[in-house]
Amino acid sequence: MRISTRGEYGVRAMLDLALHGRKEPVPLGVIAARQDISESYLEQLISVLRRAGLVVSFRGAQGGYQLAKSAKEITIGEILRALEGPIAPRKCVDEKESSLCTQSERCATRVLWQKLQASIEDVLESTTLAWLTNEAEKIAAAVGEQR
Amino acid sequence: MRISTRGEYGVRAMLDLALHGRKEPVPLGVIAARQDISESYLEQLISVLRRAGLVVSFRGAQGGYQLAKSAKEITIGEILRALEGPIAPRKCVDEKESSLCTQSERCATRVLWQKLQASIEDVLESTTLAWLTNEAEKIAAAVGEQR
DNA sequence: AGCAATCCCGAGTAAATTCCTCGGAATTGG
DNA sequence: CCAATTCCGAGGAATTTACTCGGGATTGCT
Repeated sequence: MRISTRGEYGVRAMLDLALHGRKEPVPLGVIAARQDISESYLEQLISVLRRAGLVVSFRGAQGGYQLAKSAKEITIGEILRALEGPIAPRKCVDEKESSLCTQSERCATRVLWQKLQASIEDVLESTTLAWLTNEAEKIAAAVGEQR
Repeated sequence: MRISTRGEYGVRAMLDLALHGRKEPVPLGVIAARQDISESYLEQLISVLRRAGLVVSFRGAQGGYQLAKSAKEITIGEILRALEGPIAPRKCVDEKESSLCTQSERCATRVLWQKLQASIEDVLESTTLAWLTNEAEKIAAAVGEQR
């Protein structure tokens, strides 16, 4: 029940863009450095995000990346689905893979996985990048106060 | 966001015991055959479940396995935790691994993972093996009717 | 007592997946 | 034109997953 670094890095990169890419595009190297992620690895991930329509890129000098839509229109679910594939705890509850159950007992566990999937999707689809941005700003403000 | 075959097999084995092991212990070979799982692999998994106190074993001829407590006292969460380790979408929200966040942005994603974890745990801890057994029986009954 | 059924244990291994690197081509602002 | 930057695909190291195997320890049954 783990999400991989692909998902983690992707979410962090998107958060970085939400926080720092409002005016000008942010080059990959800057995101990678700020988030402490290998640049060449992140490159792969962000290109997936681009093909999924979540970020837009600007090539050439002064280029970089920006969010493709406003942070409140991007859900965490979209990001994770793009990078990690369908949010299904087991293949058998993934739409594309639905091979029928041969046995009632196996079918029952399928109902279990569907229940779990529904709950995960509920959180992931209802949580937006804007919410995450807001959390980050709250934390940053609290840290500032403390000093 | 997948659970592995360890978890799937473990849950199916427990369900098998709940359904077929009420009177006499069920030998490993029978579970493995009925659930279509490699016997030597399942052996490893069930020994983990035994050490976790979820099943009891009887050695020697006529031996086998039974649930260690009633199905309604066993949660799916317990089974999965035994076999797959802590239910934490990322290491950083696992109690034992709590290395502090160095950066507010990373901290914010942590809040996200905690939110997700809470929702997963909620489902897994509130769903018992008895519920699953009941699902299996409902499905079996429906199939019977159909004929 | 002896045998067959069964659990118990640990080492080893093949395959899959994850994480990451690298080299070079294409684009574009200054 | 050049430096900054994205774009792309091949490949490889490390880790995890899924599974096999051999042999020892128990125990009910006859």
